[in-house]
Amino acid sequence: MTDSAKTELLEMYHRLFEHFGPQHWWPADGPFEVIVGAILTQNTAWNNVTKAIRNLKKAGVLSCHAILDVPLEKLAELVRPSGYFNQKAKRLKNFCSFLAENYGCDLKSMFAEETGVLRDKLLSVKGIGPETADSILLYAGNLPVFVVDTYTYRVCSRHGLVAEETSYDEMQALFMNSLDPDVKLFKEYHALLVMTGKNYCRKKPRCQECPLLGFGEPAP
DNA sequence: GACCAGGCACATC
DNA sequence: GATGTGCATGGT
Repeated sequence: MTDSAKTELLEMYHRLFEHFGPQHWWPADGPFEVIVGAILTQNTAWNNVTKAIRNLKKAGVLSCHAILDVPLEKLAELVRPSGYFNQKAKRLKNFCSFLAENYGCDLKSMFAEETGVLRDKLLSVKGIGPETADSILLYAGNLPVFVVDTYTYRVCSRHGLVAEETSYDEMQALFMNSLDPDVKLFKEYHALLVMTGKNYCRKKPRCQECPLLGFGEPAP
């Protein structure tokens, strides 16, 4: 990791923070709700997720035990507004089975695991990939793990910080090797990148017409 | 009506 | 290992 990359990432953070201000992420009521949201928001607008979570709350199905007890079809119906509802109902049950079998449905004991070990275990749950696992670790577990998502790619490639074909792990390493392992910073930075990424084209990450918001230089 | 949204698993080559 | 495809609702 070069010093210039470190400086650049820190500078980008400060400019984004000045522009957008604090984002107060993750919007959820407690760590279990964060995890449910992390699964439900996969490739889905957050607005739809809030509807699904509201349904779960109203039905009293927002706990490990309740999700395990409710029939799959009923669970799918409750999370319908978040899209991919059949898959996501299974994924919620997969995670809760994992939590029940390994930690007696207790998030505190789950997060007591060594971070790297827990990450691998989460990744072994069907329906939890790198971004979902890292969102769980950072936003539910308050562990210093940087979350990479589609917007991280979009913004970083827009600004010529990485090649478009950069892998998730490489992208994550770029941030984690450049920044202090600061949970607050990691949360804020990820949230700010999402805000920024929404202003950039999806199909043309290096589009010259996208706003630069006063930082960095566009890729040549 | 087309396009997009805070991914992931699985099939196939 | 890379590439393609299914999953699905709701907002713009």
